[in-house]
Amino acid sequence: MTTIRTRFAPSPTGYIHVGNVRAALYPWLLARQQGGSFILRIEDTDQARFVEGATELILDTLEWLGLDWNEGPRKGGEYGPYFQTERRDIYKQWAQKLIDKGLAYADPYGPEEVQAFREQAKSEKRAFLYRDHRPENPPAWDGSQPLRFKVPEIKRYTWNDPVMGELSAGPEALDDFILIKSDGLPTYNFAHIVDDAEMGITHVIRGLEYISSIPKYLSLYDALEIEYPVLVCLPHIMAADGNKKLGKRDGAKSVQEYREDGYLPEAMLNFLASMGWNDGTEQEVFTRDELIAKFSLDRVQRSGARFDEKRLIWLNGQHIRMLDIDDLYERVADFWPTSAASADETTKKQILALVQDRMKTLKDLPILTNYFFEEPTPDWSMIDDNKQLKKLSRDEIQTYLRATHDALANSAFTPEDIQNTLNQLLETTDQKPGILFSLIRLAVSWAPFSPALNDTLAALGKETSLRRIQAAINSL
RNA sequence: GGCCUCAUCGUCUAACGGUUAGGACACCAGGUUUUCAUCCUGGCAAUCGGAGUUCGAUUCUCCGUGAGGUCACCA
Repeated sequence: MTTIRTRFAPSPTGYIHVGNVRAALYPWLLARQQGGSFILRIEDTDQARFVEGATELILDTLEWLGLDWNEGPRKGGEYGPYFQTERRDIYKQWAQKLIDKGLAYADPYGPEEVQAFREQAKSEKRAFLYRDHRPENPPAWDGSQPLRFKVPEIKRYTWNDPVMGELSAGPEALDDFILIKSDGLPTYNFAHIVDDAEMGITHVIRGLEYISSIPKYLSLYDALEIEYPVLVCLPHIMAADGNKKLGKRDGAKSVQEYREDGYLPEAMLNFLASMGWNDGTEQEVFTRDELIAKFSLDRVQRSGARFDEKRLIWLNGQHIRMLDIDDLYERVADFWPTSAASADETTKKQILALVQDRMKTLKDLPILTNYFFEEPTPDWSMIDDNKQLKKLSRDEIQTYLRATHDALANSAFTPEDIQNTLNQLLETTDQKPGILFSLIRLAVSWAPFSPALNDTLAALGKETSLRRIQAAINSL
């Protein structure tokens, strides 16, 4: 059995948005699972849509996601070059093969003429087929006109897609499409077939939008005498609203935006993988390794899936909680509040451990930890708006805070000591925890939420805790 | 319009032709002796319609309907 070779072949026309990632993820999972190779090829034959810097952005994105490739840009490999614009000679050779067999010819029409054919077909409510206008005696191809494929046999094609099942399409799907454009570069339709063959790709995995072109590819494989690879079409990811395929125009966010918003790559992968795939069990959270081990094409869904960001957020929280503290510490490096700049690593790790369970995205870090690093400003509306605390008079508040201050001043200030002290305080003040503890919590943090009170105080330290309680009293 | 594909809770999905149609997200309620979050418990909620095959269809077939894709010198 030959080892499998899969590929991802983006064109450098912009960023990778979340709708595209699965076209990289699934082939990658398959290659990793089977010990095969994952190849990255840049399809840069469209000069007009080429975007400077897009290739770098795409590569960075894939690297961040952890979708590493065995061959391609930044890596090299024995089947290169991996940029299509550097492979012109290869396409020329394959094109010549077709010309020699009489299966390719120069297109004598100009763009306007073809456009006229197209509009005519449209007005007659027919599908446009170039081969209806196939010239009888085309001129010899000199490279200045487009080179067209001459479909050798107009017939119905049937093929098997591991995801979609048995597929077929009639002659209407076949046409004399362009192989080489008048600018000398090949079209996708031609180039990807040549490249996949040259690069030994065994599984071509791409979006559903290619399904209606596959009969064309099949006819070209036949003409070129290339054995078919496994052809896989993936259902679309649809926008959260509407029924459209998720695309940049509908505001599909780039993967990098999710990165900046504090999402973990493993959560993105888990989320994207499980949109349209499940392992048949009730497992929802998968690590990267579990995904690799359990993925299979025959459990990929046939229908499109809607992008539900709520579910992504939930998964992100799940993955954040699975991280050990050192790992999480590295991930949040860019997310600390500016006030944390001068804090040392030990302190930051201690605080991070306290808030880990509360984070849904890494971006939550500042709001969760800000008051650990800078003096909060007392905001008495937080007490006045609290349904329990608003019943307390300012005198009572002062009494409670002073008692807390004095009791804490005698504590050794470990979390356990603090808890004991707080419990005693409950008795001496004869107050409910819901009131007393809430009051103390606000007095030291002035934050809408915080970790357990004893942990918060311990992390703050004795000096800071006492100072803040005193400051609260002073601001009464 | 031609060709092609798809169709289970609001969303992601599970279910050898036989299940009270299961799980998860979201939402709602309660609990975990401070808040928020986590976690736990419970609740709400679905087989697009019509025929047919069958003792029995979510499942198989056909016809509708709806949705999507495609019909480029874009990929």
